[in-house]
Amino acid sequence: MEKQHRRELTFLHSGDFLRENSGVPDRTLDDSSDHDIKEMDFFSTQYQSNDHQQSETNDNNNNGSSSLVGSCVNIGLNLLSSSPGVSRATTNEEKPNAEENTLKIELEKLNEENRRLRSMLDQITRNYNELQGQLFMALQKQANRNQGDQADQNLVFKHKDATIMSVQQFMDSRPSAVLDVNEPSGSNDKTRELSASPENTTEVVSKERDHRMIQSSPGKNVSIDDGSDQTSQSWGSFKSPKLDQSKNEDQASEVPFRKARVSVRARSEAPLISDGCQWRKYGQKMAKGNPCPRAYYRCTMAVGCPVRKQVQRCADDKSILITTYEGNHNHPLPPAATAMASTTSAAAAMLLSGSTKSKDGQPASSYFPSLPYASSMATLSASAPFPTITLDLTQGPNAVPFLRPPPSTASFPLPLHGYPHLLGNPMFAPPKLPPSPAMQLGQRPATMVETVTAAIASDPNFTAALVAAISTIMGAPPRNNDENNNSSNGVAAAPAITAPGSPQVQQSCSNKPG
DNA sequence: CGGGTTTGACCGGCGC
DNA sequence: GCGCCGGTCAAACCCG
Repeated sequence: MEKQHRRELTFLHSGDFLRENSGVPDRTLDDSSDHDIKEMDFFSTQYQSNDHQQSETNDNNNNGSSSLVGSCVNIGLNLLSSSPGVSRATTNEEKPNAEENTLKIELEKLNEENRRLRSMLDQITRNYNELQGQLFMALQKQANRNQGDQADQNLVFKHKDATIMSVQQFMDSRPSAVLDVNEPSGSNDKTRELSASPENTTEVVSKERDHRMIQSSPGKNVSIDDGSDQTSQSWGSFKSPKLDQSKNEDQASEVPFRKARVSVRARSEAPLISDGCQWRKYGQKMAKGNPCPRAYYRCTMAVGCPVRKQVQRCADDKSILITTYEGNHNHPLPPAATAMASTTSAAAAMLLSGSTKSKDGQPASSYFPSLPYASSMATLSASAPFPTITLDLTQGPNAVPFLRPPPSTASFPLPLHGYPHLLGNPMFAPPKLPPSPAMQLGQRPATMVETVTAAIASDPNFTAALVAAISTIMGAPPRNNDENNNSSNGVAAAPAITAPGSPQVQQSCSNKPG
């Protein structure tokens, strides 16, 4: 990027130089510009040095020391302005034309450069995705090996499929319909369809699949019929299902997916982060040790959707908003909701695959010990009796991404601002993407490379979460009271920060949970 | 009037 | 058994 910037500067210098040699016919100027571009493309370093020399020389001699500049350009100019008297003797009427032409040439150069950079970016993105997929497969093999002797085979498959889905959700720009936070889809078995969410066609099946996974797991069967039943089981107001829930927790080692939480830390002055879903606040409590109240939301996009989230400001830094997600949606998600869904899904899948063995409030495992910055320690605190993974999006542009001490929970500090190229990923850059402050933050080229490398080397889920989080940040307008705007702007991966007191639910939500 | 939020009450888990 | 605490409920209230 820096190089590009310098190149652009060089272009401008070149234009100045051309202006110095104004009075050149248009066609020949275009030709020279073409040469110029080629020179810029393949010998930029040399060109820069030449440019430097040129500027120095221009200080001494404004006539343009053409011989010092790239031979291609200078030769052409010299040849074309072989009659120096012509260019020098141009009238005042001709000079504006020449400048105009020069500007056109510059514009063309810049356009050409932009095209070239864009193609480079596409290439990088393709390579990135390719590498991501390969790494994902390798990690999955490793995970299967590591867990094979300990974990239930179903869990392995669950995680595998979950991560696959998570990655696929990103590989495909299509909106994903299922937030597999706790229950990543397990198999392709679609024999049992959910009756509770008729609007859904295929995605809901994953929930059902998981339910059968649970039932098929050794131990007690959990009476789960459909999504709404699961809702009542895990979240519903019925008391008897809560007993089932506790039973599930008793066998959490066998059914760990049901209780994973994904906590997203993000800096936001807004009271909550809009993730594209519709939430209804159903409670608020003052949590101990935190002066800021904790708000409880449940998803209202579909009847019986079990997904809930807690929103609370960090006690230490009140500018940090902590959003904790639980459950998985049993309904299709709007494009705007897929980002966070994929993020939480990937994070939960990663957490669960590596932390399902710890139940004692002890750091579950270093799932990725080679990651210095992403300590994936899943702790089971008293306040959070479930494995909780934290996606830390609070890394500022000036923060040192990898020096952050590992928090107590599984945490993935996401140096969002080091991924400007990802912002241009067609998967996550919808056409109507509004300009965002986050776009201005990605100006750390060196860190970007390191970060991307580390991210790729770490885990595809991490990268998936990262990308989704980036999209989340970048698509966040300062105020967004209109859910329609949020969901219809096509910002598939760009949930917005909502304004205070503005319920994200402005769309008519007739499906109010009982 | 429908849908949301607010807020006090209630419930269950957990530690002492 | 008791109290604390997190989570949830539901009536009251607010708003468009």
